[in-house]
Amino acid sequence: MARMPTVDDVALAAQVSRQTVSNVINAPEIVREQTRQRVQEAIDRLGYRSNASARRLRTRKSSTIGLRLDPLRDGISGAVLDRFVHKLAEQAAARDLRVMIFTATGPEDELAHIRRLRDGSDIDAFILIATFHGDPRIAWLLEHDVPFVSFGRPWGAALDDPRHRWVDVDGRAGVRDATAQLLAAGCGTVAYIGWPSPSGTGDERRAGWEEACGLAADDRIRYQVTTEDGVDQGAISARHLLAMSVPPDAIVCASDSLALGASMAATEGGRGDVAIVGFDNTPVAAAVGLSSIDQPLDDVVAAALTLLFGPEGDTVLPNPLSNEEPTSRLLVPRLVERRSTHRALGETTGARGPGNH
Amino acid sequence: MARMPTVDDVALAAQVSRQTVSNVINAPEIVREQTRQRVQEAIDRLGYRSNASARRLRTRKSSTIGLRLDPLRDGISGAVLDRFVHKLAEQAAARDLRVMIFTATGPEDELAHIRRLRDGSDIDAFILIATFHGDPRIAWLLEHDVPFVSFGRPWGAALDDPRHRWVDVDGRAGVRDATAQLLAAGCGTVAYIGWPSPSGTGDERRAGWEEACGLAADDRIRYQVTTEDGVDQGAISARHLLAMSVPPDAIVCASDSLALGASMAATEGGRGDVAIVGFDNTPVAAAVGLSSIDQPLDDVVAAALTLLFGPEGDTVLPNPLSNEEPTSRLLVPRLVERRSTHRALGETTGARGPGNH
DNA sequence: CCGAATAATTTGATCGATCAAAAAGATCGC
DNA sequence: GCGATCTTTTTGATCGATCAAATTATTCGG
Repeated sequence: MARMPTVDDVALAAQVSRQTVSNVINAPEIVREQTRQRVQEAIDRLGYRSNASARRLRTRKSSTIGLRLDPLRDGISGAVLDRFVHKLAEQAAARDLRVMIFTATGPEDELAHIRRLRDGSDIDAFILIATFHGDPRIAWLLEHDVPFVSFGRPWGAALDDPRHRWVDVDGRAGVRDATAQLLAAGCGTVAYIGWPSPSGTGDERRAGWEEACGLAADDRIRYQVTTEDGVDQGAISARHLLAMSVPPDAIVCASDSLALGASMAATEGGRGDVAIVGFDNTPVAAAVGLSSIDQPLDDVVAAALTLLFGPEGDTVLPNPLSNEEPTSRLLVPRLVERRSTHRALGETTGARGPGNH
Repeated sequence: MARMPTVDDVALAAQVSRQTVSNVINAPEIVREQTRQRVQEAIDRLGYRSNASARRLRTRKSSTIGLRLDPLRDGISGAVLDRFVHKLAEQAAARDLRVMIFTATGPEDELAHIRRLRDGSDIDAFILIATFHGDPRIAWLLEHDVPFVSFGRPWGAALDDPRHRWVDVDGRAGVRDATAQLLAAGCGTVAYIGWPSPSGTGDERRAGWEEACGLAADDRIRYQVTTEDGVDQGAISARHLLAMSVPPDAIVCASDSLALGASMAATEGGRGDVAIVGFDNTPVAAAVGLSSIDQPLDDVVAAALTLLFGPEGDTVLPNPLSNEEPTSRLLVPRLVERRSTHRALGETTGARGPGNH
């Protein structure tokens, strides 16, 4: 393959200097229109493309975001992050940013990768996903001045370090709204299947149910099952709830895995009328007609990029020193209604919700 | 943040020239051991990291692989590609390669992205996924000398262009083996639910069943259902099969979506004893205990990288001119047994197969 | 102990772009 | 018509590494 043309080749062809060519590309407003056109034409004719490495070397920015892929889960909830990755790739391209992915065996390893990529100026900023209680990554990144934003709020200590930029989805509000919606539609009792505490995300979701369920303290305990995530666990928990003397009319679950299990258990037990709601709106939920609380990932990604790069552009803002600018965003998810809640919520929204295509 | 040290800083500290520092990193064998140690020590002390952009500019290679993420599917099978992405990120890191992801709205758009990334020398090589009948990308990439390998064999025209390097999974063999296994275990009749023709992958899988099912021509037609992919479709098809005068003892499906539907239908109909086998071994299959034919993605990725870069190293081999070297690999998948086939295949492998946990 | 051969190290040029500052060209008031 | 000001374009240096070739150090046979 022939050598790619350089700025000098274009400059020669358009009879200008290389800097003018560079300006046409990076700051067209300072070039006289007539000149700009001549240069642009030469660019098009020669098929010039600026060399990313050279530019990055000179400008000291790579316009690349690093993202560590979460370890594969066997559950079905991993799909949220996959959707996140897609959206990120899409929106990053719109800002002329690139996305580089990598894997790591744990937080320490992840930080080692980040350091390597950062020091080699492979990457300008990172997006952290799946923050957890006592996450060591946040302190480290702040400490080392690595620009980053996390999808997931800080849990535990250092809850409000203003330098930490994060975006998260308000699971509490999501579950609360869904629960309220079911109650308003006439469900007498709404039960909940969730994860054991402490789990940042899980505790929030449960709190949402508690706020909206309208049950007395003792009933709040009876109509709530705590279990690890999983389809089987969901089924077991649902059987337990449905065997109660006054079984619930609806069950809200902390995940689609649990909801899928619950749904199967309800069908098997001849209680297909019980409304079931999952969380995450995974492809599986869509495939089996399970209503689910959907995280607005488009907005999450947009917010994350805005916190990192500002409303537009591809230059990272350094980690802020104080929170004069907002450094976090909490977005509200909403229920996508499908078959599993039709008896309760009616068919107004159609058999297939958004996300179904 | 202080400026990162450069080769010159290290050279000064170790009292050698910058080229020697460079050699310690890239060709340690030509440096005297004593010198090497001194330089290495300086590197460690200063925390030197070579600047990726500068190196790429000079060496004219980016050591980066581009990968277009497939559009999100609503089905549950997209997960295979997600697993592929993970494995790729893992194995690429082991070769000191980076992986850059992007999305596109269609083949044309994808090629535009590829061209841009390639011409800007952002990327050395591409991995194409989800090849299809009449795929325009392959010819274009060959035409433009863009090094690439595809996960998915060529379908249709130009079936054997020796310049095209590809890796694929032998779905025919996978289905054939699974069917044979079921028959050997005592299932009298094994039915099949698959996709309509023409579908490269789908036709292969069906052929595998036809080869192994041992049915006469007319029975091969009766015990085979053709339908679009989807959980609902799987359920409908399975009900049809189970309503036959002599229902099958086992059903092999072209996907986990179909298999999930079939499995639910069988349970509902009180025929939980019918063995069900899916394809792709998605997280959902693992979650609900569905036996499934698993694509050996580790091997797929390893083979793809070997075809692109040779047995080791991070320098791309150009698209070959002829097939003196093998330019493709066809790998055999294998059945992961779970609950859905336990009645038929026994519990020897335990309730949870590999890929669980 | 010398010169040839080999090993180890250094020097100068270069990859392709942008920055910073200087130079040239255009515009304007008076 | 001329300097001051603003706009547009050009020049020289630089980002941080590796390549290619030159230089210096070491080894070894006779």
